[in-house]
Parts: sequence; C-alpha cells; structure tokens
Amino acid sequence: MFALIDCNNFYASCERVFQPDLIDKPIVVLSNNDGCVIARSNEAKSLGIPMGTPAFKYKKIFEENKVEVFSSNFKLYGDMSNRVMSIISRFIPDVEIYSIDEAFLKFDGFSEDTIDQKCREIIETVLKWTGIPVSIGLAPTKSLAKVANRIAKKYSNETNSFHSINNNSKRIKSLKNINIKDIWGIGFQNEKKLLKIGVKSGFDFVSLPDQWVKKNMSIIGLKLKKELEGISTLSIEEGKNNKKSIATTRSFEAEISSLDDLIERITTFAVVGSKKLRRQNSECSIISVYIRSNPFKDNNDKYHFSLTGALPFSTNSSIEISKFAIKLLKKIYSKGRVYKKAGIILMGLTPESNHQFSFFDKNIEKQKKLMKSIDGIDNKYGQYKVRLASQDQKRIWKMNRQKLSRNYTTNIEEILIVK
DNA sequence: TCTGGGGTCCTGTGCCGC
DNA sequence: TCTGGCGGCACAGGACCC
Repeated sequence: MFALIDCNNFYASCERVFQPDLIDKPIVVLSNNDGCVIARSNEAKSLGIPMGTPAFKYKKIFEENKVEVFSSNFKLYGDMSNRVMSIISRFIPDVEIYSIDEAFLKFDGFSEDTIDQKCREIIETVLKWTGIPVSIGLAPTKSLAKVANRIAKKYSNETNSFHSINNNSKRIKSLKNINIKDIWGIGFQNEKKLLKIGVKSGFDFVSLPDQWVKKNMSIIGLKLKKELEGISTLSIEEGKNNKKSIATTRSFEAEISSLDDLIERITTFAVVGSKKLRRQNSECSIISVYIRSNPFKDNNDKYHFSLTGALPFSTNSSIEISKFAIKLLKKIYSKGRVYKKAGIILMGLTPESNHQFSFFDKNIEKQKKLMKSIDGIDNKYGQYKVRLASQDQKRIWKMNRQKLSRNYTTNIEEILIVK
C-alpha cells in the first residue's frame, strides 16, 4: 500500500505556527516579488481567493476581510519541511519526498490495522511536534493515494484527516466523485481533450479504451489509467535528492532591452546557479539560456528565445559557466526587442568526484581553489559578497518582499520570544 | 503601475552515420 | 559511387507537478 502525506495549506500553516493568534483567520502567502497568491488558509479559500491569482487583483478583498498577507519565506518553509520529513522517517523507512510539503510512503508487510494505526500516529505526532496539520491518503497505487488524500482533506471532520481506499467499491465510489481535472496528472490541456468526449469524472476516464488514452495522452496517460484501476505503475523513488537540472530564472521588475543589462542578469544567474551546483557537489556539462517577452502584455508580439549548448568539459566554476552563458545569450539576443524574464538552466549534471579530465581543463585546479575561496568568503560575510566584473557591483536583488515574516527556526536573532 | 520559481518527463523533428 | 531506410542523438517545446 502507498500513502500520500500532505501538509495542509503548508506555507500558511508555517506562518500560523509562530503567530497562533492567526488561527481561524484568513491568511495568504505570496510568491517572490509579492506577485501571485501561492498558499491560502481554509478561511482565505472560502473567501473565494483562487490559487495562483495575481495579488493586486485581490487587494481590496484582502483589506475588506482583514486577510493576513505574507511574502514567501522559503527559508522558514524549507526548515519546517525538513522537520516534518524527519518525523515521518521515524515511522517508516520507505519515504519519497515528493515536494516541500508532500511525501509518499510505502507500507510493505504490515497488516491493514497496523498501517491505519501508524498513519494516525504520524498525523498526531507531526502536529504535536511541529504544529503543522497533515492529511494522509492510503491506497494500492500512488495515484489512488492522491485521490484518497483529497478525500481525507476535503472531509476532514468525518475522516480525521485519514482516508483509505482499500477495496474495489471504495475505489469506484471515489473515482465517480472526483472531477477529472482534480486527478493528479490531468492538467488544463488534457481536461479540455477529455471534456470534449464527455469524460467528466475519474470513473469516466478509467472507462475509456486503453488505445484512445495511449494515442491522445501518451504513455503517461496510460500509466495513470492503470494506476487508477488499481494496478501500480509508479514506484517509490528514494534518494531522488540529486537534481537532474538546476534552474535560476527571474522576472525583471521592468522590461529590459539592452544587451549589457541582460549580460549582467545572466552572469548573476550563472553565479547563483553554479553555487547551487557546488552545494550539491555536482558539475554540469550542458547550459541552456533563455530570454522572453512579457507573456501578459496585450499585443501579439510574444517571443521566447532559448539556446542550449554543451561545454567541452564538466565544470561548476562560476567563471566558466557565466562565460559560456554569455556566449549563448549573444547568439539569441536581438536588438530592439524588450524582455521581461530570463533564465539559465544547468543540465548534464554529474558528481564532482567523477570528473573526467580533458585537454581543455588545465585550469581546473586553479578554478577549484578560486571557487572554494569565494564560497568561503561568502559563507563568512554573507551571500554573494564576491562578484564577477560583469555583474552590477551596486545592484542587490530588488525583490519585493513587503510582508516577510521572521526566520524563527534558522536565525538565532529572529527566534520567537515568549513574554 | 503591479501576473513566481523550480523541477520532471515525453515527443516531434532534423541531422548524422551506417 | 549513389541512394533510401533506419536507429541514435541532440534539441526544442509542450505538458504536467508543487
């Protein structure tokens, strides 16, 4: 059996742990730059504030209903997530951390009663030790565990936040009651496709012929169908911690058109990206750079240019990576256009320890030492104190974070004081 | 005025060498 | 020597997730 454990309204719950007077009050958490709503407490949900909506459109509703608004504090959420995950691992060894607020668990060789009991214990312990409420869905496949989790959460009063799909009639009943768009793996495009042929519920979906699903929704769609039929096609992936790509991308506060400005941004992204690379002891061999217009602007002139290139060797040096990224940028840049967002993605990641020496990297030892001292200085005096010449020396990230909460758990200066 | 960032996987296409 | 067919590969783009 698979269980999916999910933290309820995770970011909002994290904020609430440290401000208990906000219990029962509507809370929203905004994305970087205070752009979109990315988390809502139940009270905020019932005010009709949608997920992912631009915050400025709801400013009035926030004020009228005294909604507590927070800028995202990922340091805090990341730390709270680690705490929750380590508690879960005390109960069961097979854990796949799926996202910051979700994990799949695999129960093998336990009786049904034992599993139920363990799930309830996990819910209780996580709440007691961290203050974060969680829900658990249990089922024979991962996709059905997602469905079960939804039910556990939606009817938490009756389910006590735990629901199990442990027989066929429960499976059918759940699928009949779930909207097609609420199934894990069905996005907007597939929903459109399915509604067109009259598929509205999960049950309608599993009633389709396999060939249709394969043809119209690829192998992924077919795997999903099998999962919902109770045949497991997705397994627990442990140790997924090592990433296959590392992206650093940002929207700009204003549109940019000069090459120099873009070079400055791309260099900064390259520096940030290579630092992430070094932190997980990896190197990259492929770099992708993109620049794009504002997709929300009301004209037809929308563009997105990207270019991917392979380095002649693997590296995690900020200098090599930014040099190469700028080369790519120059190839896709065209004068006279305006850009609103850019990014760099590092791919072809390999462990630093497997480094293949090549003719080109005579400099490698020198670069390694240099990066080590840069990281050392940054760790001592604060992030990104050392900058490359092509970065703007005065510029600091102008991220808009007007409503940032404190780093209660990761910075001793900001710890909660009880008077 | 103000619309996030970071991932994964799959598929179509074009090119290359056999 | 030329050509068609085919597999493998790289790459771009699309779809999904949180």
